[in-house]
Amino acid sequence: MGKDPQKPTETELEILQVLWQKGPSSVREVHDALGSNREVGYTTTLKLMQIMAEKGLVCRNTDARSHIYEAALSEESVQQQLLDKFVHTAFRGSAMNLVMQALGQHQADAEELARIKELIRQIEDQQS
Amino acid sequence: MGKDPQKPTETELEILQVLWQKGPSSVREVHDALGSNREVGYTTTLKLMQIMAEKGLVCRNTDARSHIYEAALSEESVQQQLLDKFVHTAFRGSAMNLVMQALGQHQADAEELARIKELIRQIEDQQS
DNA sequence: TTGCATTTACGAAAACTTTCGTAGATATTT
DNA sequence: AAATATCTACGAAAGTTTTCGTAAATGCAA
Repeated sequence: MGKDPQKPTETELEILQVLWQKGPSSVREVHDALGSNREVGYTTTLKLMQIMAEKGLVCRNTDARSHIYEAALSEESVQQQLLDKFVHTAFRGSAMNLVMQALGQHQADAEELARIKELIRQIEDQQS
Repeated sequence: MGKDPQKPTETELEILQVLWQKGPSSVREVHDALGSNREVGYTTTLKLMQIMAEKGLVCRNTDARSHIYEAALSEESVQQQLLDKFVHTAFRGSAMNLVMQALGQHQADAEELARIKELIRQIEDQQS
């Protein structure tokens, strides 16, 4: 049988991001939104989204002539899925190494640091 | 022209991890090390590593009959490169969102949390 | 109505990645 | 030396992802 929730490919992820950002959209809207990043024909975007519908990555409403697509999964759940895999393949399973490296390069501002510290506090509370 | 430093594919990354872990190695050693994870023929691993040499992902010493391969880039630099891309494609560029999710799921132990707090302290010091 | 634009559906080409079979060279064993 | 094993090189098959051309349907405008 197929895999669990079907991991989106690179390109599919770009489309999902548009859908998460703008909500339910037509192929035309998604294609225009991608516009600057990727220079491909309209039917390419269409085909991609049709495949995504088959895979269950998106749902679509075909009532109107112009079908309306919507992400089938929340952004968070997909991020979590990709993160799990990424930690495993790129950081040998060490989420902490990833966190350290991400923190190190990104130069978080004070407010972001505060949120992280708060999160750490919560984790510590749970553990004690 | 080619791309920047050539992003390794999924499979290439597995090979690089062996090289990082065990240091300079022959194809045979890498192939055996992969062994349990991926069940493929010897020549498959060989071919992959030859391609990686062409791409500049690995260097090789061909003095002996059995060539010795070595990762061309440090693990950290490749992780950084992949992380940059991953943050962009999966987290819309927000490294902090990634950090939060990674922290949230992974259940760090006390020592890891301590190291992160220390890192945060350093960043805060720099900023003030 | 006729012609033009937009859309979906479909299939296949192109590009990229992974896999392996085979041949030839070099070493090892008997 | 002869047989056997191991290694590289090479090319091509198989698998996956991305791209697009073309046709048919639908809507819109002249």
